[in-house]
Amino acid sequence: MGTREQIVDAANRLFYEQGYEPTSFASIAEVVGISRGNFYYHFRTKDEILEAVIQARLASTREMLACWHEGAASPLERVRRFVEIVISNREDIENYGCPVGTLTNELAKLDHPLRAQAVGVFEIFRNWLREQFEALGRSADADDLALHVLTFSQGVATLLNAFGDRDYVQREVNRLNAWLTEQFSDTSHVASRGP
Amino acid sequence: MGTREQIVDAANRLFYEQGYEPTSFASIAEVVGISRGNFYYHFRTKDEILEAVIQARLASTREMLACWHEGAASPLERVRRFVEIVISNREDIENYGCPVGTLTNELAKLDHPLRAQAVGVFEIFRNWLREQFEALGRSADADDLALHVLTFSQGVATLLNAFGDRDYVQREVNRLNAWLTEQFSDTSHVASRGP
DNA sequence: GTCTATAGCTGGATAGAC
DNA sequence: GTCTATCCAGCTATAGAC
Repeated sequence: MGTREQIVDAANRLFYEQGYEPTSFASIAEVVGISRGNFYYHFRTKDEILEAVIQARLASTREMLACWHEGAASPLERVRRFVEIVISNREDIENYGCPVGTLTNELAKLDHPLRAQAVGVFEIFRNWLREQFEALGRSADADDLALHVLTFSQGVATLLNAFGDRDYVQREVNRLNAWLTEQFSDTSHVASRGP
Repeated sequence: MGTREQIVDAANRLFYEQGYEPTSFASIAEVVGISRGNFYYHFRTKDEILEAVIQARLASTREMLACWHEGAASPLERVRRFVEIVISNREDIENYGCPVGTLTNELAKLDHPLRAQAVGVFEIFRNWLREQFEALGRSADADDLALHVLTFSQGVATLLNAFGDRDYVQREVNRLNAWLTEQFSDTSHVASRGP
């Protein structure tokens, strides 16, 4: 892996774990194992690193969703798979929150020019969810349903980060799965209630 | 208003708008109109200001909820009033997100010792909501319902901050109000659908 | 209580040797 | 491409005059 790629990888992780502003060149350089000066051969400013990190996240998100298309059978199962993210990524979310929501908010507070690009990751999820609901025959309110599922994921991520309560997460996942079942009269999945 | 109180007020606002880490003593001093040096008569460290800010938020939250008890008639109306916060605070949320969720997450990423105290604001809302649901006869799952309403508020706040879409907020508020109606067979409120 | 002055450090960013 | 050395601005925090 090239140095530039290593820098983007390390920055991606550190921006998530510590936040963009508190992450210094020194800490990224330490992880990668290069000197601070060497940075400026690959990136001229800190913002350029952020832009590369966002581009990497956009690409990996698209890739992940494309993978799901090959893996999961029906649109409804794909949506359920998205819902399960809060469980499969439980530990990271407990410690650092959602990578998408926390970055967009930090950039909002900083009034950062790359804020809109960071929101792009949300838009990828939103459009992908909308497509699933359209495939389920709900073209009229597909975007509304997509935003509702995103609302769930952001709410759960924030409260999991605050309280660290796994049972709560499972209850909310069950609740949303029950809602999905209700919306589409799906009998292939039975949401188990209670912890 | 005393200088110390003015400092806490200004810090409270700036920590919300810019975040804790990016807010410098200089910017707080500029707002209050005092010199940087004068700070250290009132607070020894930046963390001490944060602690005072959190204490102030705990107090003002308790005060607000106490006010609602006098104002709103029924427990259900009080819950609906909480739900409406995302509308009445729309502009701030659009620009800076939820003051509670964004601070707890920032402190989580910083691994800050005051993280638990900041979560205390969430706990006040959680306990208060739980009490309302208990008063509505749902003592068995009152805490679960309380967390669900909190999940809604955090999800909506994060996505309103990202997308800035007011119609989306109204749709989600309508959806949660319909859910409340369904839960308690309430006929005093009719959720209007659509924009 | 409030000020000025300043210490001591760390941040992002640059210059130039190799 | 990578390094060391360095600049300068900004930060938290302190000392001491008023």
